[in-house]
Formats: sequence, C-alpha cells, structure tokens
Amino acid sequence: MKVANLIGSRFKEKPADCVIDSHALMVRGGYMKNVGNGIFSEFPILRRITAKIEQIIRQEMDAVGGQEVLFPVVLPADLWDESGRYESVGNELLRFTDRSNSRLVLAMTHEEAAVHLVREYAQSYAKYPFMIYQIQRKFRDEARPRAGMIRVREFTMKDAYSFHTSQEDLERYYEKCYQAYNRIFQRAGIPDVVTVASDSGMMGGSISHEYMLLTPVGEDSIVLCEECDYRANMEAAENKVVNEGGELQELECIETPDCKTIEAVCRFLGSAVETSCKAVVYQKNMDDTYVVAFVRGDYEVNETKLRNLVGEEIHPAEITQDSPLVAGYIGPYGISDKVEYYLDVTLQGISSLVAGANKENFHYKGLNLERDLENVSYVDISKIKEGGICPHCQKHSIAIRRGIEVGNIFQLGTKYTKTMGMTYTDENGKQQYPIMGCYGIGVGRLAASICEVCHDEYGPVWPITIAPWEIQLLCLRADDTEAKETADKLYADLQNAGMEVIYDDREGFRPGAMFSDADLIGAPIRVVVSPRNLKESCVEITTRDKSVKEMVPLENALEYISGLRQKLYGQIWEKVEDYR
RNA sequence: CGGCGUGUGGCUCAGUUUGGUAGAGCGCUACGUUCGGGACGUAGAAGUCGCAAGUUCGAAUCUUGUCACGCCGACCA
Repeated sequence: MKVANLIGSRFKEKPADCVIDSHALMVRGGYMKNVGNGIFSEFPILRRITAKIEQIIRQEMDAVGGQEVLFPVVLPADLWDESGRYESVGNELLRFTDRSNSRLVLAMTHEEAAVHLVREYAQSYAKYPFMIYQIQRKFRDEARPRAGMIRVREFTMKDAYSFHTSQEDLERYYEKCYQAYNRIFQRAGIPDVVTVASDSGMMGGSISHEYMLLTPVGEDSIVLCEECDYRANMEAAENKVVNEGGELQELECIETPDCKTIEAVCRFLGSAVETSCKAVVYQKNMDDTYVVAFVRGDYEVNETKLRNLVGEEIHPAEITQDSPLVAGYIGPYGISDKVEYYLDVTLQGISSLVAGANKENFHYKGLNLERDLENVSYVDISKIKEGGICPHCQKHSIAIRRGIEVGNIFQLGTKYTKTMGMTYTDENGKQQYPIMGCYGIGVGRLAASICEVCHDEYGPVWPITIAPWEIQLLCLRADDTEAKETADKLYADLQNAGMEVIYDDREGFRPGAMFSDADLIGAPIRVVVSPRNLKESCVEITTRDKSVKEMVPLENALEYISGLRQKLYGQIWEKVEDYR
C-alpha cells in the first residue's frame, strides 16, 4: 500500500472534542470518523488493526474448540420475551417495529440467539459440550458514549457461548477460556491486562471475571491488593473494617441546628467522622419504598452491593415533606418502621456513634447499635477505600486503580436454557437443562485501549502483531531518481518476502510531514531511503518505539529488516503463556 | 435523566458584549523557490454562520423554540 493512495486524511491539530490521547490520535491519524453520537466508521488503517485482532481471537477460540457462527443484528422481540429480557433490560436495548408493526430489537448481546440456534441440535447429552462464537456488530443505546472508540453505541464484539451438562464441566471449560483470553491479550501485545472478579449485573449467573487494562483514563475502578493476588471490581470488592471500639457513652439527644451533613455535625459536636453514622437514602423503583443505607461517616455506599442485597432496582431517593424521613437528621435509632434500613459493616464495633435523631435539628450522641437497637446485623454495602483491608491476606494493602474492561467471561448457569426451554436427554433418559458460559471481547475497544497504553506524543506505537502494517518505507525526496528507484526496489523486495509494507513515495512532501504521518500510522519498523543515506549506500532502519536506530548497508537491508521483524514477533510470543 | 458548555469552509479558531451583509492559520488546486521532524511566495477554489420562527430598513450577532455534539454526574452485558 502506498500512503499516497491510503484513504483517510491525517492532520496536525487535535480535534476539539477529543479528551483522551487515543481518541485524538486515531482521529488525527485517519483511523476513524465520527458518524453520530457513539457511532463511528473505520478507515482502512483501523480496519486492518481490528481485522488482525479478530484473527487472533478467532485462532484462540478455535483452539479451545469453538465453532464460528453468525447471528443476526436484528432479532424479533419474541425471542427476548422468552428470556424475559425484553422487559427487564433498560433503555440500552433499542426496540423498534418493522413495516408490519412486528416488534424487533437490535441485539446488544446474543444469549437468546445462541440458545435459539442450538436448541434443536443439542437434544442429546452426546452432543455436549460445545462452544459457538461470532465476531459481529452489537448496538447498545448507551446513555453516554465517550472517549472515542472506548465507549460507543455500535461496536464489534466477539461473543462466545458454551453449553455443558454439568457445572464441573463448565468450570473446566471456563478455566480454558480464561487462559485463552490471557493468550489473546498477550498476543495483542498488551501485558497490562489483569483479571478481576466482578459483579455479573444483568447477565445473571454466578462467577464472572473481567479483563481490565490498567490505565488512568479507564472508567472502572479496580481494587488490587499490593501484597497478595487479590483483585476485584469495585462493585464486587468486599469491604472489611476493624473498628477500635472506644469509650462507651450514654445515649444522649442533642440539638444540632442546621447540621445537615456529617461534616457539619462532627464539627459542631467536635467528634470524629470515623465515629459517625451516615444515612444514604434510596427508593425501590417498583413501589418507591424507602431504603436507607447506614455507613460510617467517612465511607461511601456501594450501590451495586445494596441493589443485590435489596434484590430489586433502586434509585437515589427524593425526600419530600410527607415522607417518613427527616432529611439531614436520619439515624437508625427511632427510625420509622415504614422504611427498610441496612447497617454497614463499617459501623460494627463502634462503641459510641453520632447519628441522626429522626427529628429536625437533633442528633444522637453515644449511640451503641448493639445496646440500643434490637436484632442488629451488619451487611457489606460500602465501597472499599485505598489502604483498606485485603479480604484475602488481611493486610492494609488495598490499592484502587482505573481500568478499561476489554473482555469478560461469565458462568451463566441455566438462566437462558430454562427460560427458553432448551433441554437435552441425559444418559438416564431424563430431561435436563444445559449449563451455559459466555465470553465477550470488544474488538474496537481493545484497539483503542492498546493505543491508549501504547503511544507517544506523535502517535500510536502498535505492537507488531496488530499493527496496520509491519513496515513503513519512506522515500525522502522521491524526486531524486536514485532514491526513488532504490526505494521502489526495496518496496517490491519486502513485499515479495511476505512482509506488510506501507510505502510513502509522495513527491513534494517534506521529510517532516512524512515522518509525522509515519508516526501517526505507527508501524513498528521504519525504513528511510534518502539521497543522504544513499551517499553512504545505506538505509536507515528504526523501530517506532525508538529502541532500534541503525544505518544498514543497502545490500543487507532486506535481511536486516526480516530479522528485526522476526525479533519483534519473538518479543511478543515469548510472553504468551502456553497452557495447553 | 440532571448539571455545564459548544455549534462559523475538510481541521483549529476569531468575529457575537456594542446588529451594517464573513475572516485568519492549517489543509486543498496551480505555478515557482525549497527539502532529514508538519517550509515559503504568488494566484485560486471552497462557508445554507446547526435548524426554525420572531424583532429590525438590515441578524453569525438580539429573542424564543428546536436539533446536534462534547464534558461532569447518574446508569451501564
């Protein structure tokens, strides 16, 4: 490919709406173009990258016995009625009707389609286990797309579904997929991916893992232990707190005028935030029942944990005049029996708490939950903090990092097979529901994430395994006959040797412009032919990451480049675990 | 869904306060001089000033509505 013919234009200035580096570089480099809110087209450069990522995924899925299939993007709503998700999923699912008023959805995930595809085929235990996967577009009507290709509404995803006749078999296979995913990310050239235990959200099921690429621009918080290998998604991380206890005081009701926040109350009473009880109020979506979460004053409520505990959808409450709660003065002692409340583990063991008195302008001091309340039990509904206690090794070694979720795997269980009536006949002639696993990777998000982690101020530095081209050949001064002929010949030789080359032989372009374009394209190996280099009968060979910079005699160039290419592939492959 | 902000040639932006009929740089076309990290000169093409209604002799500019996009938050297999 010649740069002169490459569709998509590169430019110097950072687009105004790009906030993170990868987005700005990919727009400036002619990788993609925004079509609408969270909707992008890919130019050839990006398409080559995503195609390579897809190929890696395909190989690794095939290696664990996956068979590639293809589901439709548009699915009849009936199918989603079967699983109950037509109703249960929120506005991310785009629902619409066709000309005959039939209800349709744009698939945002394909569990239903997967079950639909194989439920006649897999009626005997002898067909199991098996796995099907596809690499295809999904549409999710995200409330807020952002950060270029990191969070979009329409995107390419590899999604895989496995079917098993026992939980043990699912777990064995899950472990294989876990390893296959590690290989995929290692082969894509990013070592910074970690797995975290996660909350499985709307997918249902029990065990799940997210593959997180650690980067400060990530939108998920990840809890890591710096002493042991504990890692979890913020939503799933268990919070442990050991309170010192302290002096046991008498319960006392004190006037605290205009102290509606924990900080104000503690300042007014001269007490520590660590011995205060904060109330955070939610309401159930179904019937507006109030749900109050009490946590220690210096902790935050983890809404996901609370939601799982309550067992239904909740939202931050609006406290009105006639509600049974007194905004700013809510406490567990003497609270209305019309509200449901929970005490967080961060309150356990505190001898004397400051808490709201459920009365305008009054707080309690010296509240001891176990002494003053009946049937006290503590639940984990708070967010773990930096320096918190690791649930595994019990040390104060918790760190919180940001990450981008590039993949996830779930043990789904029988949620979809049961609701959709998929059964098989086992060895004993009995009908059973197959047990499912599912496994996803966002292709475009992965490409953008790699760019985010692998770039310098001039452009992306693509790992050779996913680079749009392996080699970028530049002919500075293409008007110089000798330089042009030399570069043309090298271009042909490199291609004949089976290498992927992008060739810049544009006349009238100054070297600076060519270098800048090459930086934006980000091919790992750069070869420069110029009159100046030819005076020494050499070409200049560098790597995009600047680790190699050599003047190589022309007659050795092909061999040198070929060796360098092998070396770059070797550097990636040596990090790939062979688990088989 | 809440808060904030922005819409002016392909890109970055000025012009809006104080209404007078649209500008710069980059990019693009042609010619010339240049040539190792985004050169320079000359000439040129390219804009329904997001859209609609209103006020006015006159609207990019004022008013109202609306749409789109972005950021923060909420939400998110």
